[in-house]
Amino acid sequence: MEKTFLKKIFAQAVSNISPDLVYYLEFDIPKNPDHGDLSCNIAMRLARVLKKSPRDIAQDIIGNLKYNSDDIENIEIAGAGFINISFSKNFYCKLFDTVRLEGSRFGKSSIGTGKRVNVEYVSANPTGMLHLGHGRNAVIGDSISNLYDWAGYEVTREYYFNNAGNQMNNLGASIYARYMQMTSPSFPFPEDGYHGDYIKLIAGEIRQEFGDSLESGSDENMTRIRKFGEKWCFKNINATLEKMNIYQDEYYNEDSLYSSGKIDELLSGFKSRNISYEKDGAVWMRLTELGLENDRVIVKSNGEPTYRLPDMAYHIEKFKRGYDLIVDVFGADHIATIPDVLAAVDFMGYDKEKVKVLIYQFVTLSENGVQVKMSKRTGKSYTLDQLLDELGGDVVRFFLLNRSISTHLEFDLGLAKEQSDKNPVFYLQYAHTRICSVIDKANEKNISIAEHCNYHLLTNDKETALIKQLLRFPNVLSIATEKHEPHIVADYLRTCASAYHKFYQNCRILSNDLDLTNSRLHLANMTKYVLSNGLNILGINAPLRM
RNA sequence: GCGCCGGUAGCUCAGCUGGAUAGAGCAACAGCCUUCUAAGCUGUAGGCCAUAGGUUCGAAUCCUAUUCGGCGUACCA
Repeated sequence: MEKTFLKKIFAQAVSNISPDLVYYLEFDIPKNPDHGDLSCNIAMRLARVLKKSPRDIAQDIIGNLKYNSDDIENIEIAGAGFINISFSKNFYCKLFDTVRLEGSRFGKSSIGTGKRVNVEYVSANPTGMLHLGHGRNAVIGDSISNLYDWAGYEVTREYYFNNAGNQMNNLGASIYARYMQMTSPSFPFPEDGYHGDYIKLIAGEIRQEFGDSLESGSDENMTRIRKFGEKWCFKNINATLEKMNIYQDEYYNEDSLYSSGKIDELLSGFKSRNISYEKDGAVWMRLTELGLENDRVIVKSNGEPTYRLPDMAYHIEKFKRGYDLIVDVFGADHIATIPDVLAAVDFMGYDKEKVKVLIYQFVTLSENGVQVKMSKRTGKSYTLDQLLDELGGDVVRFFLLNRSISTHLEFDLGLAKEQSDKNPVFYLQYAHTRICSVIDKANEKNISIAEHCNYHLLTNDKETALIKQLLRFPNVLSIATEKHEPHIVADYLRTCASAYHKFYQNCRILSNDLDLTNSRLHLANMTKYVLSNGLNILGINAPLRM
């Protein structure tokens, strides 16, 4: 906001020196507050081009600047040739006053208006319970969807799953084995079966509902068991997601790609264009011709496609459904498939630049510095569901979102369990609560927030600092969206909450000075919007009371 | 071997489209509650940004090499 304001003024001055140098114009927020509100390094960047000393160039530029001294308090040359700009408190108050009118819509943008984005996340097959890694996937996908929503896009939140094939048979066989073991304990368990305790739960429920009537293991019975298991798992997965406030729009079944003939269609397309060939009884794709390292099998010699083929068909389907942007949220273990899919998409004539694949790194769980095993075999294992029951959705979501997606995430169970000031989630929520509380108090005293705001009264350092933070919000959202990094929002909210707490500490909001009270209420109210909007994007509740 | 991600305070991590004295949370230490929620605020301490070279006026940030850790590298998904 302030940047665009400055850019106009500076562009004028720089183009007076030479029009084609405006390109070099950039503003940064200096780390050190002594260096002003914004700082410009153009003089140093131009030193070589103009063959003059940076400080001379800076002097030149400043000489050409035309600005209102009510807005800009000070412009000075510092260090090697930085131009540091300090705005007046009044300037910030004025900006605040315009932004204040946006109210709860503050932060929304329209850059995505008319564009459709598909965000695919979770996408766990119905063969088990979600674990913490799925949780990371889910909250990243959900928050990124929210960010796109705020940027004005029409968002489809999609879940891709496969309820056919080997792993489902395996699920059925595993449940059947546990079911049988209930009456004949020595019944063999499939070698690569699913070992989790939930299989026993499912088997128990089946025995309760069907008694021993499924023991024959006939095809019909196995289907019934498998379907029961699938339903059970999906119900479970959705219940878990619900605890994190995640609701998706589309459930896309991989199997439908087969039944609708999409797979065959793609396959014959590949064949007719000679990008695939047969070798050793399998169908290979000439990925080396598309610039990749190796050719890959797309149909195994037993006639079953590998995972690559439906992945390709699925992405092409997404294109055909008319999305302007296709976002996939994948764990680091799925990285291998991406180049293949993109190559196929590209080969089939679609713009692969529209596909953004977000790879998040793994999650580990630790308590007091000791890693907690999440494997299904050990006694102490955590499913996402258990974690949610123990910690609540807000805490789990915050911890999973508070890290950059490209970095390995260590989930500190000890800190997460902490229901006190140590837990960083509560810091944000508490700031929101405090604001609500003050506004309630004001209402009790029959002070309601007036339409008009005497913004020029907000000149305490803590007030200005808070205003500056609030003004950053739209920009923070756009950066977070662009980089696909929800943690940027979480980070920002912390500094924002901190600015509010400091303001609260130093400035009494409710006083006998009605004008000042009103102005401060406006500031508090705006902070409330920013906090609740930001928390909302992260899928975390903004409580009225704690 | 090759590919991707990472190595920053005691711990967990920001900062990485190059900028001025490297930040936060937790842990440690010292303060602040007759006044709007102390789940808050204020202060102290803590660092050869994995290592070595290079590019530059300037490098945690870019390049090269080395090293350590995670994940891949299937006719598993």
